[in-house]
Amino acid sequence: MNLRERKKEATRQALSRAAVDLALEHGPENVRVEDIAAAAGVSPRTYNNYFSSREAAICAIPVARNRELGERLRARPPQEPLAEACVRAVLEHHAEQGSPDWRIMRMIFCDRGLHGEFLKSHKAMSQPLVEAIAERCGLDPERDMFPTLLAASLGTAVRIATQHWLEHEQHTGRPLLDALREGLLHVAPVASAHDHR
Amino acid sequence: MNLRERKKEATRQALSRAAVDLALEHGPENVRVEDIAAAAGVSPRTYNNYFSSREAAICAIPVARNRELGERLRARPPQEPLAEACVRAVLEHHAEQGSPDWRIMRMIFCDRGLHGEFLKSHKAMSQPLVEAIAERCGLDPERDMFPTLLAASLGTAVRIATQHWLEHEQHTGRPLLDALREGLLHVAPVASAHDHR
DNA sequence: GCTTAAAATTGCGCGCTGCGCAGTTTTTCT
DNA sequence: AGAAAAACTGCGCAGCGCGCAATTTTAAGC
Repeated sequence: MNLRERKKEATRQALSRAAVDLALEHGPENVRVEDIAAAAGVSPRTYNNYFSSREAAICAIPVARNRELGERLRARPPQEPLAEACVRAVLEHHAEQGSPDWRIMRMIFCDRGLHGEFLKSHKAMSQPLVEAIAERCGLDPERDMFPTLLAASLGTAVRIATQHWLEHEQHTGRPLLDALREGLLHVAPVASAHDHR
Repeated sequence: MNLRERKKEATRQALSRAAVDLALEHGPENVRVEDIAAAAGVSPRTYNNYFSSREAAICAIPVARNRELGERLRARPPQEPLAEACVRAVLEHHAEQGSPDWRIMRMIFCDRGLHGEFLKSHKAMSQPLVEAIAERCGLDPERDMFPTLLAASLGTAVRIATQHWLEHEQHTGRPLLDALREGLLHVAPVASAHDHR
């Protein structure tokens, strides 16, 4: 990796980190591009060379995390049924996320603008998982919609479970992971269709 | 309904209609709120009393359409299995949409900003369907995430199938409804879980 | 019908955003 | 070292979202 590319990635990280920190501290609405750029040590103009909107910088971190899901599915034993492999991969992924990540997700889910930006990146976010599913099933995602649909369904389960937990279950003391498991088990049958084992 | 409320609804309709027409004609990026307001015979300031963003006005029409899905599910015979009722309700709904509606959906799916706004309204869009599902199953959506999750899964199936069709199948001559049916059948098993018949 | 309160529309103004452009600085390649 | 490529920056502009206060339209009471 070039020095140029490393630097580019570094400023990208610095920008999204700064954006997240400032948003967590002052609330997403009270953060201007100028502040983020200053905190990351670059000019406001440079900020817009990396992110086209204020929300995009904040969402960049969780989006990047979700792009690790493909690797996690590939790490599951090959003889494991597809549905089980998917559920475990997603659950493991979220179990290993620290509390700072959850604070970010909470903020994103509670702010309408951030939530929209997060959903907007769904495609880029799930692409690695789509490819991992396709490979495991021996399918071509361009010919068969199944891998894309399964990945999207898993994402939907996580999203709805998280939302439901935030709005109705959080105060009951039930762990978020329980809600996630419930949601994932509901959509698991989608995977069973192409599971010829 | 008051005269006041009727007038309010009329301008709302006029605004979203004008927004859609202008966007279809000149492309979503080449429409300013000033133009929309002028086309609807209202001041630009009034526009922002109804819609908080340019995209919201365009998406208002399909969002309103999707809010009819609840009614359509209720219209299904009660003895019909939940999964089948859901699939048929959604398929009927889309089968009856005219080509102008599909032009709108196509535009929304192709424009990143519009697509984001559309996803952002998912909650408001699926709420009636959530309630219809909950009623049919005798569940409370605030206690059980299943109705919300099923409604979201159906929405995901429609979204992915449409996207897949637009990007990979459109040119093959396969009807969109076929792709929709395929997607819906994939997620139908989600419904079977709570189908005690 | 006339008056009064409530609600909707409008014009004005402000801060912020996203981006094109052109000039400067930094990195890469030979 | 020197030239080419890429990234950063300052400037400026058009557009947006919205608060505020004034005006017009609608609903309600007598």
